[in-house]
Amino acid sequence: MLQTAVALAARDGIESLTMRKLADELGAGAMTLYYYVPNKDELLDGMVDIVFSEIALPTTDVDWRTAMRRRAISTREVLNRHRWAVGLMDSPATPGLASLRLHDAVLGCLREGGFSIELAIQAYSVQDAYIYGFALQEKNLPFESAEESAAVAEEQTREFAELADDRQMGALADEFPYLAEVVAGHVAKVGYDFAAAFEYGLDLILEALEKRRGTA
Amino acid sequence: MLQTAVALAARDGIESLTMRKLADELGAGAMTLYYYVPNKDELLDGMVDIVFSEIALPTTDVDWRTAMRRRAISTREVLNRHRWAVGLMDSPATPGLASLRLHDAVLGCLREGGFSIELAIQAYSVQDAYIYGFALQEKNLPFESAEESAAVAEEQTREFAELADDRQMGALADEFPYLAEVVAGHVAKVGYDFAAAFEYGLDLILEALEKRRGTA
DNA sequence: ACCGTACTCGTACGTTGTACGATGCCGCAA
DNA sequence: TTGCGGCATCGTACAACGTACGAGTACGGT
Repeated sequence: MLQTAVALAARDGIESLTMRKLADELGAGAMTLYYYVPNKDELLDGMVDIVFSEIALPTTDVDWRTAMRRRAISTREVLNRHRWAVGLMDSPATPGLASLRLHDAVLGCLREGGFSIELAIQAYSVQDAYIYGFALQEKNLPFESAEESAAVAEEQTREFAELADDRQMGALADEFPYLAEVVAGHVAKVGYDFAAAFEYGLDLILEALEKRRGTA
Repeated sequence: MLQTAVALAARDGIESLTMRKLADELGAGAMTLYYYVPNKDELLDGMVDIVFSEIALPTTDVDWRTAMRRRAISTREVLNRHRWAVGLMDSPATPGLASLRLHDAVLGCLREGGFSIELAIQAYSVQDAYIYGFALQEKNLPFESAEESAAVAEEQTREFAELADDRQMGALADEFPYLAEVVAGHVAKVGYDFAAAFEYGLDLILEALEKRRGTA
């Protein structure tokens, strides 16, 4: 049932995931669901834990940095596959089993990697904030794959220009010169590789953490 | 009207912000709202832009690092004041005026600070991912002020132990030793200062960015 | 006196989550 | 065989939601 719900969310979007639709998909009456789940929120919780279970656990057979790097990249992949889950992964109330397992593994990886408890918490916090924040940015992107990126970028640029016209603010560049510089001069030309951008920031953070390992 | 909507969201939570309730609060009929706003989503967009307008714009009279530091801290404050807005700030469709202004100011601050276009984009992305990700973590916290933190932490610990009992997994420490170490050994004892944790990670990122400024 | 425009709202419809109670099903004791 | 208690299913109903539709009021200009 949870699996079906996740599949439905992936297919039609989370906002159109309805108790009735899910029941239909399962060939059951709508109320049948409530025998297995007390309410829709708990259903969401269950779905979230499935997402957690898809994230690759960090292993201890490599150094902490590559382990953390892998799980970060895995997390981004999974969150990109289930964009609806971004923003629901952090309800501290009644965390699922997969969630607990992952948290424990990450913490273990950091502790065994030589971080003190305090530093491990900080390191975890920084990484997760970055990962989830990045996923949040990607969440509402108007495209799914990297290939569509360029096409959409062009359209964005055109809409941006129209916006400027709408407001009769004359040249867009006058009001928001730096924004114009980026939109017209760079993004539209080069496109944007989110995976690369993610790893750039990730490595930046991991390197900075490595330097703090041992202190405090 | 937007102001009232924001106030209502702050008071009763965003999920209970209803067209009818908002209209009542304004002493108007429900349908009156639709004269000023085409639908609820656009109302949300308007509310989000109000939130953007509360973020302090970075200035160019100080070095880029302190300017970015200030706007990051301001953003966290604002996002903490309007937790409902986290997760809605990044709809790239029809950004509001305040949003454009902020983006332009940040970009300008980085460009004038000596970042190339490519690096400025990366730097912006890393910072915002971290800021919004951190805000996301704070969003569903069961308490508002730092004072409640300690009390809730105790309760969390107790619930955690109960959870372990529920699942008959014997000692929690057996299954999730590192998690137990953190929950029992550190958080419950020291509590957790989110503002300090935020600034720790923020400075870590800013320092790493400074070192990359100039390259590429 | 007339009209266009700005604004307000009562009613109504479709969709949602879910409370309630009636079913059918099945293994087991009398 | 009969009955009974749990497990599992679902039809109906209701309140709350977003909002389409169209009628209402007020008013400034002609």
